[in-house]
Amino acid sequence: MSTQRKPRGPYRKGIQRRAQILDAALEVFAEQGDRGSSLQEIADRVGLSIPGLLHYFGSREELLLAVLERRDTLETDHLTTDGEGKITSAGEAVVRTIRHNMDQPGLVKLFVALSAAATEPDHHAHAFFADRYRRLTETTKAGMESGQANGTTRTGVNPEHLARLLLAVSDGLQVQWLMDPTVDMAAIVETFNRLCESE
Amino acid sequence: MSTQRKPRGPYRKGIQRRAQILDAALEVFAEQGDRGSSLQEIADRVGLSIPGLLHYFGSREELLLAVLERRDTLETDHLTTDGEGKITSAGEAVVRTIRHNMDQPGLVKLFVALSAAATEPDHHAHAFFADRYRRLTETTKAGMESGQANGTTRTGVNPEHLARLLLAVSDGLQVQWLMDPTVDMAAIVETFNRLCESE
DNA sequence: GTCTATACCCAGATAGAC
DNA sequence: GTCTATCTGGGTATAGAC
Repeated sequence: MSTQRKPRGPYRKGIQRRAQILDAALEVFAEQGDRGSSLQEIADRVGLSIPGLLHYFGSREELLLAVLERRDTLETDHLTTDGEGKITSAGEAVVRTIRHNMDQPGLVKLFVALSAAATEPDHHAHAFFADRYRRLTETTKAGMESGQANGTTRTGVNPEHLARLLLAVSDGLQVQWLMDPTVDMAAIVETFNRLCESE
Repeated sequence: MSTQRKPRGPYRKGIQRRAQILDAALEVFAEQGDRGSSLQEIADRVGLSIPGLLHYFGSREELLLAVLERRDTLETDHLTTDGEGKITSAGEAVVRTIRHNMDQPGLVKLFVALSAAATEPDHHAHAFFADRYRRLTETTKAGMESGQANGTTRTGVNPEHLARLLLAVSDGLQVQWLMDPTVDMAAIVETFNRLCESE
């Protein structure tokens, strides 16, 4: 009765463009932050007009969320591919991540600013961050539990508390580091890890 | 209530007004956050015009900074006056503070948002927060050191690291709590304190 | 080659900063 | 009021399934 559509999916060119835009946007947002960045600049870097860019990401917000997700997956990839030694605990993973972050103050600033703003329930990134914390808490808690099971992590402590502490430590230290770059985040997290070890 | 037949002079009245404005501003900022608040609303609450208000605080920024400082001193007062038992450690002080904060989500949100924004070196609150972290780190470190000296706090760990961890935990948990109010910040800080105790 | 979803641009509308 | 940034409506060109 009605005209049937044939969704054809993006062309190869479109897929490449999308990835290209994401990379450029990640750079721009990392350099200039959320507020300091414009679609114009991102469009310029990939040689598109603004409407051309918005064809792939319906709005600026959508692009920003895609960038946040991309950064998370890049981070995860980095943890698994870049490491010669295997990660033995959640705490070690955080130390490695933080070492990596210390080379990218722009991205750290972006995340700190956004996670604070996304605290507001109707912020466009609220769902992203709420879900991110849920997910990270869950996997970190699992890591703590297995650590307790194999005797490396201190027992008799609520593993979810340990997980949330590790995440809080990581977030909180980033603020302190941004305020004063001489703060050695990695060393302090390592101290925290020692507190979590079983003696 | 108090029958003031004789005016005590503008100086005293000014001091009262100043305090009155501060209280109103604290309320407004706590309810609506930094951006959501206007000088107009604060002026209305104390029955002043905006220029009248600016007579006491030269600018909106100045007023905001005064509010932040006042909140810090109120917090400190609360720690000493409201307590039946004396505080025995920095960690306990943080637990009490956090319990108190859980009744004031607006202020917590204000602090989280501002400390993130103040990360930018030219933000008008940068100096305030940078100094605040320096000061808190110093006194918390001293608390940890005395804890180590009297045997309650685990030794063999860098006391400044412990101090920065406690501050990071407190800040980081506030974000998690704002994202998900079921997070029991106080209990988690208590878990952290156990990690810091000597066995 | 036909045909249509996709890729992209132009010229405003609109909102906000300065 | 000017400038800048996001986003929309209305179009043309092209890729790719058939």
